[in-house]
Amino acid sequence: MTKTKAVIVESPAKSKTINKILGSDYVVLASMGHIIDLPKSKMGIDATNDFKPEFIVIPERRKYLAKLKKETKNIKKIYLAADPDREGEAISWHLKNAFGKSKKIYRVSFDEITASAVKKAFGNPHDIDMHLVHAQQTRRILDRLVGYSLSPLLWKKVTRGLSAGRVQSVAVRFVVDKEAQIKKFKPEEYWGIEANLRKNEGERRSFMAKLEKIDKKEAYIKNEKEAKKIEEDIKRNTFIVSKIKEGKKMRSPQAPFTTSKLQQDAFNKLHFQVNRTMRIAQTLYEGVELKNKDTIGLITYMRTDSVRVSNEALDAAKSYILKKYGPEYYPQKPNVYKSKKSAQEAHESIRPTVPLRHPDSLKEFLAPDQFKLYELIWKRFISSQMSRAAYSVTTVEVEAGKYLFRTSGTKLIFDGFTVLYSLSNGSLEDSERRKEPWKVPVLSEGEELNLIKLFPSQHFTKPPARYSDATLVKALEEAGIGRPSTYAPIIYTIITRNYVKRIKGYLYPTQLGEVTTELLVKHFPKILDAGFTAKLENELDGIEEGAIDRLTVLKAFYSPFMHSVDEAKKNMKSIKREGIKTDKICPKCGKAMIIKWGRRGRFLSCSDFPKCRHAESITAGVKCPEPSCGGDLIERRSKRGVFYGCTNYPKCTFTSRSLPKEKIEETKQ
DNA sequence: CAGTGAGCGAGCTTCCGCTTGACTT
Repeated sequence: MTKTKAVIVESPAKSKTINKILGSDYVVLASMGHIIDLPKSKMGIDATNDFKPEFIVIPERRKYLAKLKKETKNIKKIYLAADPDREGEAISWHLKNAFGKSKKIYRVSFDEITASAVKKAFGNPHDIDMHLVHAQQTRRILDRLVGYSLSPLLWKKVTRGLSAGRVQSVAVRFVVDKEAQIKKFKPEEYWGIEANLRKNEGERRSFMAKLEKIDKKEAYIKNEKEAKKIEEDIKRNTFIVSKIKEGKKMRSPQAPFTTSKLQQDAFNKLHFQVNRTMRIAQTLYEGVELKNKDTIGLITYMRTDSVRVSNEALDAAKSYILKKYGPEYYPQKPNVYKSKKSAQEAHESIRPTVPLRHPDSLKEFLAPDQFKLYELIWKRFISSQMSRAAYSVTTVEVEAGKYLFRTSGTKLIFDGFTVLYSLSNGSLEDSERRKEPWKVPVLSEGEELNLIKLFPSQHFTKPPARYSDATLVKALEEAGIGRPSTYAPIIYTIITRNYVKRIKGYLYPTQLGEVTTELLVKHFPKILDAGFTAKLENELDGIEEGAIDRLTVLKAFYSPFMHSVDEAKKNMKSIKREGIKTDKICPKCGKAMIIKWGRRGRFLSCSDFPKCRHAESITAGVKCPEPSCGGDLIERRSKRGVFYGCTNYPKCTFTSRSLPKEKIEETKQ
């Protein structure tokens, strides 16, 4: 049968479904993302000629483009169905140019792959929206200018092979700044006092209440001496119930997953790192072979910033909830969630493709990791359409002279969506509270209570927590930095560039990360600011709406930026020459030793280089475990990555992938 | 799994955002 129309989408996983919807008259092909880009080997932007970009076919995509042309050789009508966002519009435009004038080209856009949406889109083909294309080009050009100007600067000033960019440099800065906060942090002592109280003399049951206020002011106790004094003073008073407040609290379910929320929840609940989550999600999206040997996509697209859900899926969730849990578990009307402002909404939220497909029914076809992730996605989606949970909250205030104590208890009245999906991990909130009965006895205002004992306790304020993969993604997303398709690669980049190190799941800046961030912040404060991307996004929105011209944005950025680049070339401190000072003395000439970065990482160099050529490796602070060796371990870098060797090499050839002992601080390179 | 840097100077490193490959035994 001869096909008369061709459709091009971005991802091959979609093409099958779309072909089913459109019928045998269509051939559906995939572009595999962008096919045209700036050349890798040079800047490729002519700033003197309205920032004209030099576009080339991406070398790895030549094969695909050739295939697209071959398969559409005898077809006149081509429908470009890339994703309905900025990048998708650019892909469509590139494809259109690649095909030339011999074809009839139509742009169709749909944001869900259902028969009705696809058919509707094909009923309304339109032209390519050049405003969107220009917005994409502006972003692309600006990112190239920043990345390909700052990176060579670092090669000159620090060491070869480094990189910098609008996104990665801010991500590194987040980690560096967090570490600075932690270093600066001084734990402060404070004390709390709890009273163990009971209703009547002889009553077995007692309860705890916490000292909240002294003389109507927030109780703040600095040290043990003060605590003891207050403790003595409290004892002189009688305890009287002064206020009882009964209230009701509702907890709403959470929206179905976006990429970043999936990465965070999978990290918290399943302890998956973001790249593991994405790899597994990809397999669920591409499909798994079921009993009838049909390969079926189990979840919707996993790279999305939208919480939108198709009506079909909403209906399916509704019927499942009504049947399985009953009408009280379904709200008056469907729960509706709002995507964040910056969302591009090209895809739906991440949800099961068929909500009625219960995780248990798939267990035998899925690998354990796949099952866990599918179950998480399925539960999150179904619960997002369920009723709220209801709690009764009772707060009791007890006065002892000028001292005010408070206690409160929460009792679950209606579990609602929590029957399926537990909220925060490790929190007492839901599942735990349910097991614990209400501890405070029935009391009335004005009632006198017996004090059994006062419990003073010492506490210290805690430093902020370091980022994990998941919390860094969260911070980036909240700042509008990066996209669903780049969150996992960003983390990979800053770790493989040796700016950041992951130790037991938490991210530490390396000295290289700290040094480069300091240089960049000093000379490019605007670009290293999280607000830079937010401002850029606003301007890109303006271009998309046709309110601003792309040249206005690029010109306004370019000359001050190039001025900063020139200034930095002249004035930025050269770590390559000056290194970082240490208090070590060169054993050969007695001058100071400094830290420098070479192609194999950090090392100690004499500050009098090249006059004195003495150099040393930096030890990891751990002795070589080889018996009667006595050497120290050194972190080394090979083509295969980081490993630990011995200072006595080549005499001692001990190597290890990781340190035998945990020496976190000393091994930060 | 392995010896670093300055300078001479050829040729190389680098960005962000779309998307999934698979040269072999």
